[in-house]
Amino acid sequence: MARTPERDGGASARRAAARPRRRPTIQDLAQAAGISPSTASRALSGNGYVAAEVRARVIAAAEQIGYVPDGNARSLRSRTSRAVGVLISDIRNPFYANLAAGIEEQLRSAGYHVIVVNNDGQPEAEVEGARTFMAVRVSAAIITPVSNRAVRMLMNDGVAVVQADRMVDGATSDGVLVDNVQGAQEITGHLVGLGHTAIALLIDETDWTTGAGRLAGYRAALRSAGLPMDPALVVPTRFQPEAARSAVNALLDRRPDVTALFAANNMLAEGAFQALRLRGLRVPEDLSLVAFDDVPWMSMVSPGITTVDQHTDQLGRTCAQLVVDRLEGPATEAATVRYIEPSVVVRGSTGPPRTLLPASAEGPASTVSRRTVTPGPRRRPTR
Amino acid sequence: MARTPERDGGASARRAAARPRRRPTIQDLAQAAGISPSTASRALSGNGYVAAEVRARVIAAAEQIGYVPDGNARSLRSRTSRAVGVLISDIRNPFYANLAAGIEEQLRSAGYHVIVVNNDGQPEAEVEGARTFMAVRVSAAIITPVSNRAVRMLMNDGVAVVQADRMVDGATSDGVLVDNVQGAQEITGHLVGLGHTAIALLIDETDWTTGAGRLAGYRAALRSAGLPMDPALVVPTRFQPEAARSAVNALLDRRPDVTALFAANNMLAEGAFQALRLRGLRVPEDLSLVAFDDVPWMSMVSPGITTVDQHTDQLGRTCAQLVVDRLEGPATEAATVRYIEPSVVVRGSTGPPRTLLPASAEGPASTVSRRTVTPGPRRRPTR
DNA sequence: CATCACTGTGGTAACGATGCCACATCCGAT
DNA sequence: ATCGGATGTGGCATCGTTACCACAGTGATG
Repeated sequence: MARTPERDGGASARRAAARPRRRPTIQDLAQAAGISPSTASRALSGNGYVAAEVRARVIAAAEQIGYVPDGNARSLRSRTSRAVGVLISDIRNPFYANLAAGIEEQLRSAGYHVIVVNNDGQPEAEVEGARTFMAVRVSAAIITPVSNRAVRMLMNDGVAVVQADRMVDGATSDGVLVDNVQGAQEITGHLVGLGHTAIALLIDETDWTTGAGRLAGYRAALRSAGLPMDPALVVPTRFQPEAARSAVNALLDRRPDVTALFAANNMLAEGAFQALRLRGLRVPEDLSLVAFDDVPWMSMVSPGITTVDQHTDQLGRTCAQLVVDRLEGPATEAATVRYIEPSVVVRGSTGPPRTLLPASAEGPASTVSRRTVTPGPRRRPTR
Repeated sequence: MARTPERDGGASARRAAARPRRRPTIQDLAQAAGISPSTASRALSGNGYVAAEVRARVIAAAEQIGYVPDGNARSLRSRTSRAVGVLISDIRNPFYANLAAGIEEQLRSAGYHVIVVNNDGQPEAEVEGARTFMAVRVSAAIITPVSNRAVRMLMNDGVAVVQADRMVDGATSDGVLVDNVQGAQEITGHLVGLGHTAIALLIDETDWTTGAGRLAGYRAALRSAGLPMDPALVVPTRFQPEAARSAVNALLDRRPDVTALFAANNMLAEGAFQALRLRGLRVPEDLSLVAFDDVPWMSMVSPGITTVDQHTDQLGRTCAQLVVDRLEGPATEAATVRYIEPSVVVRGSTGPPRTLLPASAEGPASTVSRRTVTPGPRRRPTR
């Protein structure tokens, strides 16, 4: 006990200084188990015949000498790999982080590992990422695409591709999408149901399936309520919260009749929320705010933001499942596209439009008591 | 033009249906360039002599036939790899997400790619992740460790290891740590400066360098202010927000004299914040709240949370830099540990203790006007 | 008893790249 | 004229693994 510089179970402590010792290969393993490398290979991989007794012996020997198969040699020879590429836009954005987490969990439990590349939303970086995937010979790639080039490259190379969240390249590959139309329609309907008639949509793009779908859902909800479609209430903005903030300010200066605001994603919602606060507007008394995509801050602020939960975890897990199906299922399968049904989470940021209220507000005394906490769906807290 | 089912630049359109065509190897490339594989290899890798004219020809040919070197074969033969493993606890937690993002950005620009494995805070999963890293022959691994087993395994295998955020295994490997003592001392000092004397610390562990350092900083600040160290004010809790919520409730029931609360990380801060709101306490009038680790919701709520910004991006980039230095620098270098200096971000959640105020509060009328937005350090918004 | 299917094992040749060596020039210096 | 170094190229073996084939034994079947 005395003067032990490093605490160690004692089991494998002796090799402390032997740094560059050669790693055991399947040859060493075979020798240790008293059989040939071929048999050792079969014993570990489970392909071909091996006597049960021998298999046990090999596994024990592997444990004993600390044998870990070389994935590079294995991939090279077998022309397959357990690596799956994940190409996303911005892992700092909770949407992408959750997506990646869902993918990683599911794939890890299926025995694959994940190579993550950020593309920062830039097509060149995306192509660069695809090249990386080709270089390491991933057997599949899950992409939130920004252009179709990466998808094409990979599919040309025989890599199983799943487009996640949006599809830029038709139905050439598998895909998992959120039912944006449904979600947007439902949450717009929620506002309509509260009595709103001047509902603005803050949106950054309508070219991808995401933006297009959310716009369509918004329109469908207005149409089915018999409300007029005022094109000036569809407010274009760039993707940054700052841009959204300005856009909202400009809108509210221009159109004081607006009573509800629908931000098409979490970044825009962030900007919109800040804009409303900076203008000193009370939510929902002066203006109702809803968003698409539920992220943590939306349940932390008061009032909480009413939003569309895309079930991003499930989105990720579904992508992973498609990958596994594709790699382990029959080769003939046609491209499949799965849809995630989003759900509306009603919190405190939505209420009847101010014109329907008796006066302008019910007085600030109730401000504190209205601050209720809606924790929302808890992400699994681990460390 | 008419009836073109797939739009394609036309360059390589003819191969639409030829799925299982063989990928070009360096043999094909050599043939296309009219030279030997050896020369092609040298031309691309830059090792050894190649005539400038030939190199250009090879590069052109590679572009032409779409040659991408096989990383598996390359790793196998050269016994090196451009893969770096990143083993973190929970990518859904913005702290880890930012860390991973910083690492990925930096390593990608240095020509490496990143394999991400979540361990969900579980030692077995961590060891499993280390095994994955060994299998794919990563040349380095960056780990936020939960036990020392994975670190040991990898180092034994000759993998360059960087322990990030905390060190469980002495100075055997490189590491990047946040100066927890400094940060905790500074933010506790901020509370002391406001006049607080009964400051509770909400903390989940004190075994790792993180928890131990934050506790030490908290104590140091009290000591240097000549305040008594009341052990009952150090409140242990589990890592989950729910646990923190209960812990805070129990604390406030027991000790109504507490005027300030210091949550040792973002998860505990989340729980603490919810607890205060559910109890209807006003922040900072009734109680001041501070945290360690700045995450997005803290600048979205009002008042914003005064917190210690750990510069997580920089933490990640520094880890990546250590990896690059280690892999590309001289082999003799001793283990180095870098420290990140955190900084206190003062927002609205801290004020003088209630006993120092004239009455109990200054009236709810000012509630709205106090709602100012502090956007905080903007994460780069991309898509 | 011959045949055959099945089980089980080992030998050999790849997978695709590169490190190393041999060799072939060409130049300037001895 | 000869040597030595710098420059440039090709051949060969090899990294660690697995696919494939050959072959041996066993038991069942005609």
